[in-house]
Amino acid sequence: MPAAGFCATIGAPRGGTMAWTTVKQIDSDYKPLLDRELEVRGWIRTQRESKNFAFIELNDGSCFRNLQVVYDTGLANFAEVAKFPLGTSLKVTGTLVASPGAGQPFELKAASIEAVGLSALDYPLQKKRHSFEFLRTIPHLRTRSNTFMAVFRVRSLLAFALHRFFHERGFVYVHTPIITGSDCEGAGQMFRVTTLDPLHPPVDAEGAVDYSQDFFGRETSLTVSGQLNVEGFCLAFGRVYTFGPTFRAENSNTQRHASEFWMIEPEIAFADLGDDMRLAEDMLKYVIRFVLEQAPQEMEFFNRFIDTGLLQRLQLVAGAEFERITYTRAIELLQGSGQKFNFPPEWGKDIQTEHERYLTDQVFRKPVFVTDYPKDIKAFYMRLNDDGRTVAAMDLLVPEIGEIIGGSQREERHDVLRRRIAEMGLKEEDYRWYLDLRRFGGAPHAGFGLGFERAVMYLTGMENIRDVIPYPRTPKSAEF
RNA sequence: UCCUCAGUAGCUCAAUCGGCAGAGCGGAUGGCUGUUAACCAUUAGGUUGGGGGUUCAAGUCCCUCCUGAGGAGCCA
Repeated sequence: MPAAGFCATIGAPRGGTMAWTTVKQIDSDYKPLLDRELEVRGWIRTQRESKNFAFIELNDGSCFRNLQVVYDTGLANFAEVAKFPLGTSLKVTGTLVASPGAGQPFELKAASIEAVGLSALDYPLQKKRHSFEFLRTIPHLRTRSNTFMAVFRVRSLLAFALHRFFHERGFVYVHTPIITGSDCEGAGQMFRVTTLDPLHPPVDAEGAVDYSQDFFGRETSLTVSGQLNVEGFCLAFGRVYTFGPTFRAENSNTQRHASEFWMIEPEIAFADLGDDMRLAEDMLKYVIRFVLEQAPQEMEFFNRFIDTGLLQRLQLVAGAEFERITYTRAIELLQGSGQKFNFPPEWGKDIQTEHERYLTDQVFRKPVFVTDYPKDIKAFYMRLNDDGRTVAAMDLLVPEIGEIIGGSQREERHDVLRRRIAEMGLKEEDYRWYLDLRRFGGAPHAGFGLGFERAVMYLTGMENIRDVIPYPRTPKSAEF
């Protein structure tokens, strides 16, 4: 645990308009507050009592650190307070004093302790480590545990850092739609959005469901990506990004997939794939530094209890040049590795998880961009390279997590894009508006998608995406 | 969706070849003059995930369903 004063420091200490003091205010500079009368409000994390005195670890959410409250039989309600169950919310007044104990520099010597809301005796969080699996069954309460308080503060800071990064560089934040009428966004199975009666939907002459009678007068779904929409804004504002929820109805059961997740998708005009990669690299380094600086207590906690190499790895990455390697070279490297793979690497085939792992964990040990994939395994909108067989795509692979970013330079040539749409067996009329962007002053442009949760995982060392989303949605699981 | 493993007290787990269902933590009660997941003592707590089967006997073996985890595919 770092010394006092290292609670997340962004912004003013919370509590400026409050009638009481926050732990964060105390922690950020406790010395001027010594011997002062304070009121704090928060929840009992743990309690240790003896015959004549007792200790409460109080957490008020403003700060990772708990405030140790000391009280003794001088309190009229001493016996009652000593029986307050874990989780009880409290109002405490007292004097801030230097702590004689070793675990904390200061503590609050209580003059009065009042329960705001008593906790029931079956409060599920105990004074011991719980499995993440169990905590997933109580997402509404796991926020009161060290790990999840740290995860969700880092998640919040990371979102802020991303916004700040883009705004410092003149990007415009665009809210692309969540309900979409196009089923052609390219990526994956979509969730249908409808108000039709599931048992008796209207049918057309051929007996098919008649979506013209649906709420929007057509078939609609939840978005799987804001990219195509944001391109329209890119070719007006120049530098834009989206940051919002996306939905995939894929039956994926892994540590890295969720049915609802957040994505950041920047898009830059008059830019090529190299610009795109530089942006991605700058962005990741920026947010890593930001979070290390703003959440030292949380990051120290992760480094100690979740992933021992975390801080060292992040500091290294924040300073290192990311590796860049073409797909073709990656395949050669994999083929020449002498490594046994379940799927032999072969040009024209996708790079498998085991291949990614080898590249990031064995060969480079840092983030690596893989570029210029065969056109047949990538999306229609990616710009065709001069060789006619690869496209200007890039994936950023990071150790432990795998793919964290996928991006490309977009095909800006109207005729080439039309041909690619036809080649991929797509219907041109579905993409008329998208093709318009190439007819009316098109320009080379590029962008990428960063999986927000994967970034949180990368920054915290957490291994399961379900543990970095407040209320995770995965196949067969949407209880809360 | 496929493969593998798992499900026993509130939590974390044990239970030998199929033979009396247990421990630690947490809870309750009592003790303890500075604790740090405090400590010491006493105590309550079970339809062994659901259903079916084999057997004198099933937590244990078989079938099936449900749930979870890990891996794969798909991707971010």
